[in-house]
Amino acid sequence: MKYERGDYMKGKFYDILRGGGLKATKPRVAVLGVFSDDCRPMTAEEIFQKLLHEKIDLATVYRSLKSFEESGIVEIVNLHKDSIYYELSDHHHHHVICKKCGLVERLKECDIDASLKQIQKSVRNFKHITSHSLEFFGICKKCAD
Amino acid sequence: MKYERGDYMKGKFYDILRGGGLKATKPRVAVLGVFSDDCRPMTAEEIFQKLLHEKIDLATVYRSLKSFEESGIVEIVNLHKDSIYYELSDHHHHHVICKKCGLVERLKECDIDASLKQIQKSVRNFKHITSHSLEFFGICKKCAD
DNA sequence: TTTTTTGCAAAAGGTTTGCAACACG
DNA sequence: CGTGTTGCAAACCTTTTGCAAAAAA
Repeated sequence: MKYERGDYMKGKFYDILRGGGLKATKPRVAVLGVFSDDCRPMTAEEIFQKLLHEKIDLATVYRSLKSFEESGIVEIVNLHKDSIYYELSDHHHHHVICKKCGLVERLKECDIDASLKQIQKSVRNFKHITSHSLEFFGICKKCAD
Repeated sequence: MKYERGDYMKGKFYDILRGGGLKATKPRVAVLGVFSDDCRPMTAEEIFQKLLHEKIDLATVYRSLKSFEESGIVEIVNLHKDSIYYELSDHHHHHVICKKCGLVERLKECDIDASLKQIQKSVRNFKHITSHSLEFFGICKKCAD
């Protein structure tokens, strides 16, 4: 695919990528764009579907997500589903997932930051703790009926 | 494989399985046994390897783990690795995982039970919360050098 | 005896990789 | 320009499934 230097070379996504030490390419900017359009956990496949018109390869989406994760732009979310879900790191929060239907509800605030420091003390073999993942599982009201 | 009613029909594993509403078969008892021999998060493949001498099919290990999880005997642990890790439910705890080398350290106590009630209140669409998963990610001392 | 579970083999699904062409810096 | 990234296709690996035989209750 031939690229022309376009709008994607400027703006917030460009800055985020460069800030993470990544080259700002059209596919990467597009992938990042999907997250800010729709801020919830997403899989590579879902992102690929939303970018069909951009003709970005699925493998490229996978590779983008991996490099985003390595540079801290996105985080992996553990929904106990078949695929890997990612979310932008800049609005950290937790989720509740229904074990029957898979419904995902987002929790408003992360209340464990206080506990975090205490936990950090109890860790023997680690130098830094850089992130955490806290998810709750249960049965949603619909499935409980 | 022909079975004979043997030792696996009695004892604690048998009770755990029946308590979970599951039939106590030789393969299931064996899988459960692996967990108590070595109490850390394990994948189907790892369990399969430890039971090679028992000639249990890998598919059976997968099916056992799935039914254990559904009946609450084991829980899925999220290590951000390629496969699904399981642990016995009866010693609930959290982990710290090194993002470089994959080292897993277990944390002693779960300190968020207090927050749990508060969290439960803030959840709109759920009737019950049955479990949670909290993992920390960072860089271990070895990798930090 | 009825129902569930197993073993086997094959399929499915998600993710990764090799390589040549291409684009970013 | 040089190096890192993309597209394409193929490979890979984990997990699931269909079915007939076997075991649990």
